[in-house]
Amino acid sequence: MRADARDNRERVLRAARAAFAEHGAQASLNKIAQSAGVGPGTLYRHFPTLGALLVAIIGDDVAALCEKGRDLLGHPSPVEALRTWLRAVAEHATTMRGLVAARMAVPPAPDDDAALAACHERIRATGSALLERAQRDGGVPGDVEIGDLLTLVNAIAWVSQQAPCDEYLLDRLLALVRGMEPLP
Amino acid sequence: MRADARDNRERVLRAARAAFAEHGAQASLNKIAQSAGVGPGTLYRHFPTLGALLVAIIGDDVAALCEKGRDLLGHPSPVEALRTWLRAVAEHATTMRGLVAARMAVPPAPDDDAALAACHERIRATGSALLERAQRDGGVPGDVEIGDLLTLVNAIAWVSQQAPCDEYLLDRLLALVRGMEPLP
DNA sequence: GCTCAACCGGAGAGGCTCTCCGGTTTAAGT
DNA sequence: ACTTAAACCGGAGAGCCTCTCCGGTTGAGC
Repeated sequence: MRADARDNRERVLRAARAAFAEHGAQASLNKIAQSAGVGPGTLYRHFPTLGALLVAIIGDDVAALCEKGRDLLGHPSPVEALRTWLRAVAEHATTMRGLVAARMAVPPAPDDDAALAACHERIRATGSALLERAQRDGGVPGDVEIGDLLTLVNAIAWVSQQAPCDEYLLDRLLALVRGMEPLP
Repeated sequence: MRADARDNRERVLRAARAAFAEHGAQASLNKIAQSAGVGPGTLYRHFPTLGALLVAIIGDDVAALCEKGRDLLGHPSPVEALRTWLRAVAEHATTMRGLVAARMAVPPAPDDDAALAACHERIRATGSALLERAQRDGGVPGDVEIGDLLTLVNAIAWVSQQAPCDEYLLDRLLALVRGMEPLP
């Protein structure tokens, strides 16, 4: 990739991060391009879809969540480890005004963005390890599926951003999930 | 209201119902007006916002849900009654490609649509009666709040519509909620 | 039948997404 | 260092969209 191209790409990413954080999915790609100092054509060449742009932004976050998950595999309480990690996933999914949660909630269709599918798979693999460990420990019912659990956590994260004034909503809703009951 | 005005209003509602069912929130109000055979101005005069249009469409459904809730207050098992009703709420919220769930998920802001707030309040009152009965019966923990429960149910309904090919997702996610465990 | 308030709908402003293509710049090869 | 071809840039513009305004029309009451 040419140096000027990489430069533009990064300027777009910076502008997009700011715009998504402020306006969520309603952010105008036009204005992102403008505030990045490039033309619309340049933006669309680098990121053909809004999804591609988002995945490029959160790629590092996904890696961080996976690493945190790996660390938690060494936690003395498997159930506590799973809970902590799901809380972190939910917390991250609330960024960008719930745009991340909306995009990550369900497995992508086969013809969808490949990078998005990769993010999904990495999160799923990490969660699967944590869940199975918690299930072997007996603290979580065996019929719980990691895909469903992640979907539910993302749904909760999404809806929490719909009522931005209620800052404890996320935790209250998570507490309504089986296996995430508040500790006595 | 003049006869022609009422006529137009109902034609718009019919067209909107069809368009929302097909395209959800991405439905074009322009095309709704066109397929109803009226101009954009007419549509916007009757329904200034997308929310107003949606509330007008689902008004009857909300009444039906409340009536079903009242009937279920006579059910022999309070817990079963609550479960059945929440399942019905979720089922209804998945209509219009999740648009209903998205609009009903969290309490409306004070400056929001008055009709929407009324819908919210009616649903909440019905659910509250069912929940308190189930809590008195001892089948549901006392710390559960009806507002949170409805928000969670709507979030589940919304996310279920994000993966339209997985028809059992709604039930699997509901089963992950405390108090909605599958019966043995 | 007359009147006038209520209503209609199209024109149009302004914004958005996304594409296309002529001009420019960079990196590689000599 | 110079040439060259491929890669890249960005603006113009087509075709959507939302929402408003206003001149012409229609229906309800007298």
